[in-house]
Amino acid sequence: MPAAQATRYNAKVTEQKWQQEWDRLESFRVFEDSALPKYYVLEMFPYPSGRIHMGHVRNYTLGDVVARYKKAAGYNVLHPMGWDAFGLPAENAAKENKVHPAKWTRENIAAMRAQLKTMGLSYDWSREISTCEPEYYKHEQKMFLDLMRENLVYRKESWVNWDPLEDTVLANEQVIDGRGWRSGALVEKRKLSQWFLRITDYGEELLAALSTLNRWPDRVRLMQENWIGRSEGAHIRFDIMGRDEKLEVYTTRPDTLFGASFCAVAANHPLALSLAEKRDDIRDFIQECNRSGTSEAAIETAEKRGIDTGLEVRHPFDDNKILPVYVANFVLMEYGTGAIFGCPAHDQRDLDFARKYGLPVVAVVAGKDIDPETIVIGNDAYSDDGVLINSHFLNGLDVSTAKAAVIDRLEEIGAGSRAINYRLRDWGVSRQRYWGCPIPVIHCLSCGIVPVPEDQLPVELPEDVDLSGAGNPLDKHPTWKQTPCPICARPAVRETDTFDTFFESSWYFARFAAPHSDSVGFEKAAADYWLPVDQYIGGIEHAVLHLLYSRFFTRALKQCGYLKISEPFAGLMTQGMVCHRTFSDETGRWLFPAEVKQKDGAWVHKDTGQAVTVGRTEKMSKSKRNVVDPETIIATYGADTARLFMLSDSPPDRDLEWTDAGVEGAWRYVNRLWRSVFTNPEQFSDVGAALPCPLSDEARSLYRMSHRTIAEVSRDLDRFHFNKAVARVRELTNSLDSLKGGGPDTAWVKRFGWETVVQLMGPMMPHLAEEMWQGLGHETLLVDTPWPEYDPELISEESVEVAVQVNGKLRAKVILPKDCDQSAAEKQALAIESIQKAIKDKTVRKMIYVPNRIVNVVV
RNA sequence: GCGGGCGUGGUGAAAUUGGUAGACACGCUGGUUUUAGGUACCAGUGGCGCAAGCCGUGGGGGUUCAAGUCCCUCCGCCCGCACCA
Repeated sequence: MPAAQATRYNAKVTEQKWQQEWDRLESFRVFEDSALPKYYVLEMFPYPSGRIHMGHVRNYTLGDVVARYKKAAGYNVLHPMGWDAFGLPAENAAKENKVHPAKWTRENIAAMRAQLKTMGLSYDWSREISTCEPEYYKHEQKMFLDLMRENLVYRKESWVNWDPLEDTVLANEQVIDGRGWRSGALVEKRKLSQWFLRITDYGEELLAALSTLNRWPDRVRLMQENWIGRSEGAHIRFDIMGRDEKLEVYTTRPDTLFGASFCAVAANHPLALSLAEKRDDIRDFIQECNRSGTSEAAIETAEKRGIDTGLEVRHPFDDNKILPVYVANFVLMEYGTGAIFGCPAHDQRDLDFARKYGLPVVAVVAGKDIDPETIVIGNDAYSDDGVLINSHFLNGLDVSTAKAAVIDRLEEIGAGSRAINYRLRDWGVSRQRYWGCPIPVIHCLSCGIVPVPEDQLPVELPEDVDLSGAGNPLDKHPTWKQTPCPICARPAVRETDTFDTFFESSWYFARFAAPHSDSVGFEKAAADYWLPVDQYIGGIEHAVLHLLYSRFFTRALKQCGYLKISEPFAGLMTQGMVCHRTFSDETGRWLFPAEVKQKDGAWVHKDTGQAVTVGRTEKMSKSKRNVVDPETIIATYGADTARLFMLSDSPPDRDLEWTDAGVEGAWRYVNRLWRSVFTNPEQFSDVGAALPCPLSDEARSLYRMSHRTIAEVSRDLDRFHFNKAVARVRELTNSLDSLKGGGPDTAWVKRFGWETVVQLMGPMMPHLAEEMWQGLGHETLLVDTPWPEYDPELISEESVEVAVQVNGKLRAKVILPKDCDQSAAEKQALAIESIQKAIKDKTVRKMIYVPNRIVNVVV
């Protein structure tokens, strides 16, 4: 190219050129190859909302750097992309715009795919999947039938979280602060017949295996641990006076049994429900509890309330001790047995309740150094460790010994047993929605619930539905649900609920690995080759929901014989959010960043010139309008600039503030790199020329630095320290730019240095790197070029700068040969004038020498 | 309330096992080139001080020859869970 033609990089033309070239040569198409080590890198697939946002750009940039780096490093890299395509927004769009969810979704996918392609991501697009296509969900229906066979599925009439705005059920994990995770509506309790997956069967294993996930963030593992919420305690069965019935409670504090002063059951406990038939006050109370449910108001006031049922139970160790039974609003039906014994002295909730209803408060645990005679329980329960008192055979024992003693005695008399309990509850997967995967079962009046025979799969969603109004559209469909019973052939109806969309995302990683099977099930060899995912990348918001479901589902699929692994994601990286300043005008209306500009240091509205209030930096969101459209950025600066900015300043797990200045900085660097190669190509020696000998000092130092940079960047990329990798490459760039001289040694080292820069930057700025690689005279593609190796001999410095301290204070620096011996180092240090000055007339008591680092003179 | 994390220049951030605090950038200041703006290039940039030097990693205390890093304590911010018996 004529050198004078351009001094500025044309990102648009160049990026398209290389995208087409990679496409044409199928550079990222992969196949199973047992001769190569495999590496599966996956970013959490997007919901096809219609446009990509900066969070996507960050997520996919991170994944692409890993994928390209691993490919260059010699791995057979699987890097796929697809669409989490079922979900409520499509139905809402259908209601608002009179467009079918399928059409809306497919058009969104096409638009987003086109946007992603401008980013130059190294996906194997031949493996693209979309979860709303029968081609995908037919497998899921087959899996459900297999899960039924393995007894991992059951149907239960149960109290569910009902989102009144979405008209559907929510899983426990989808209720945040008593509100629907998507709609924000206050969640109500309703009783419905629902399909459940037995995730609790795997509770213990899901918990135990967390310790094996050593490439997951501790934070995520801890969140899952808390979510599973294992506790150890006991079940205790109380005899109900005058009835041939027992009341079973769960407790983690069996040691406090002698302090019990009442029992309480949840509003929806069978005992409460049966009493409600005769007692209006209990019935009203139950209804009230169900209304308030888990709402914020109920929790905030947290007033403990209850109704005395009139029933009484006998203390298992003391026939003379009779406890009243209450229905109480603070007892949860979903946890433990839905019933408790209350020990007010050692549980705050029980104490609040006891004070309100005038129940006895008996201390049975005394803290160390406290005289049991003087214990007074005021308004604070004592829940710490201590010594048992007022407790017959337990007196004098510590809490943990007492727990064991109580359980042993309960087991002896048949009144209870050791028990482990989990906070985790089974996963309700039924949703009363149209745009989801149909649950493949049929309800027959004579045969009951009948699985759809496998040869009738998939059960496809009907296209002609009425989405207006409330309720489940499939249920309202005139004909779809009518079908003969597969067993008796009499008229029957299909299940009209669809799966929770987390069902689709719980196994999509396996589908990517084995996309070729078109019947049902997996092509097992391919799945076994690629799985598990070596590096999974996505937002922290999925720390519990998606990641826990996927871990369970993988185990369930293993049990069904689909997979041989238990953990789907060997490595996990959770990226931070992309943030931006917020702007608002005088009326408090939010403004887009594109609507404001800086004038004389102040922010004003672009058109009106009116002053603009700059608010705090927050996650980019439509509601605050603090969004920057990736498409605009890529059109203006190119994908490489956007990618570089995403990687430069912050580590991946931290939040990243998008700033115009930062993008400009990245853009300037892109141009600087381009010019370094294209403005005067004659500065380089020929491709493949031999290393001239000897190198001048300056050239040799730069040659060594290039090797050192390869070592450092490789290590940084291995650890996902992308910001540091960028910094190291920029350092090398700076040194290359300031390298003077024009001899053959300089030309050779310049070529070596720039090729190193290009190769190291390849994963981060792939288009520019490919362009420069070609510009340096290479005829093969950079994406097919192995990662550069460094010479270990060359990466260590020949001499090092060592700090010289006096009494720990830095007083001088001295250049010493690397690994200089102690006496020589000390001698040189003491010879320094400023050191002598600092020592003055004091005696040197000792000297500390850390080779290549420090000499400390202690006086 | 319970559990966890974080606090380093004007800003984003670096800093192996405790061993030269602030790499690399952004911004800013001064200068050079350009018809001009932008670009590019050169120099400077933790604070105080003319300087020698002193002070500096949220505050206070401790261990150590040496502390951003370890220990104690207080303050502030963030995240997760939340009537889980």
